[in-house]
Amino acid sequence: MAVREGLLSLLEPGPRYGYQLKTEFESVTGGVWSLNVGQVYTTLDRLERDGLVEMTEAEGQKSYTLTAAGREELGAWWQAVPADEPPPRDELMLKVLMAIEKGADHALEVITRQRTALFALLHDHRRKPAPPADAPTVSVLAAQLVTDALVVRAEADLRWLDLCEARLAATRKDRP
Amino acid sequence: MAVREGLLSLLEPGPRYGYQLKTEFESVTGGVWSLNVGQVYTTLDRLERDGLVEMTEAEGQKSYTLTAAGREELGAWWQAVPADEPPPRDELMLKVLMAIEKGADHALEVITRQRTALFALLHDHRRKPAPPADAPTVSVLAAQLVTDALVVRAEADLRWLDLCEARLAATRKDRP
DNA sequence: ACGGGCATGTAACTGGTTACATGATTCA
DNA sequence: TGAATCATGTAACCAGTTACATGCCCGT
Repeated sequence: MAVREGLLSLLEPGPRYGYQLKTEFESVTGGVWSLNVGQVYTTLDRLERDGLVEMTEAEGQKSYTLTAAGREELGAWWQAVPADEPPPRDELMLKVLMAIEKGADHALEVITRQRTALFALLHDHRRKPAPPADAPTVSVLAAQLVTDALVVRAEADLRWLDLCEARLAATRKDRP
Repeated sequence: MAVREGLLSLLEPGPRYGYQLKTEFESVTGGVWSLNVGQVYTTLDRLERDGLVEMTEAEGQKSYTLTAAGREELGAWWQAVPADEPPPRDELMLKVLMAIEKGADHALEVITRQRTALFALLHDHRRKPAPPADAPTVSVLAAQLVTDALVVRAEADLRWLDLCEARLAATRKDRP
């Protein structure tokens, strides 16, 4: 539901046309989340189908506007907090859980490999060139924040892997 | 790609039938990731279509086995590390980025709301009853690890929200 | 004249997800 | 007998994603 809500959000200030939404979406997200133009149009069709946007055509120029229902939906989205029930299925989690089923040895192997990869990722991010200090546009800020998120997430994953190892060791002690 | 790889992984030790895979999947993931049985069969059909599993029928009992290609695919999955390029589109990130576009005030409001929700989530998890110490089955361990992941992730999100606020304040100082 | 960016779309496919139908077996 | 669980499936839909086709306009 990311593209959907993103477009809805971009339409809030006023009418936009398809191509414009693509460029705005990429600009707002710092250029790190690219969007195939085609997807904008398919998503707009679906939003229109659901009555959340309205298309008007003037002089060959199509233009999309939020409907009242669309505005309501958007408001709800702003208020909402991402649900954690059921817990989102995450690839790293799934991999470790499946590995545990195959035995502690297998699990430790997977944990080690993932940890190495995450360390490398962190290292890369720390070596990443700082954005030019003379142009702190919204786009640069966005890119920076996405990088931050990646780093913080990676650190969290590392901590979680440590926890996994600890709990595995503990259960091993319980039933040797 | 979670269910797909999950089933593949469960088929590694040997042949299984559909319903069995559902129960095993739920058991391995500590019962927190429930799976509609129907999805097992649709996924198995698609795995068969892709030549990763083979179905054999004996005395009315259908049974699925990994093919060589399936084994290869699974091996690749074990080796792989989740890609972070392009960065995964995350709801929280998207929401904050879109909010920033609408102005610092809007962004701070969103950040505050999300922070509150995350604090509440952490609080709930800390009050969660500890698993019975006398039954440390694999399933309990799995459930525990999923909870751990949720907590660690929430803490990471909180740290990221703090970073967002700090960076917003900094850019505000730059261009008042 | 031509290439590149602007602009609009469509067809096709992917995996995830649910609702529903069907029948067998088990056990109270 | 009747409810619960086991067991197998199908039809339908959803959003995400890509590849492709089309044409316009502008600057070189």
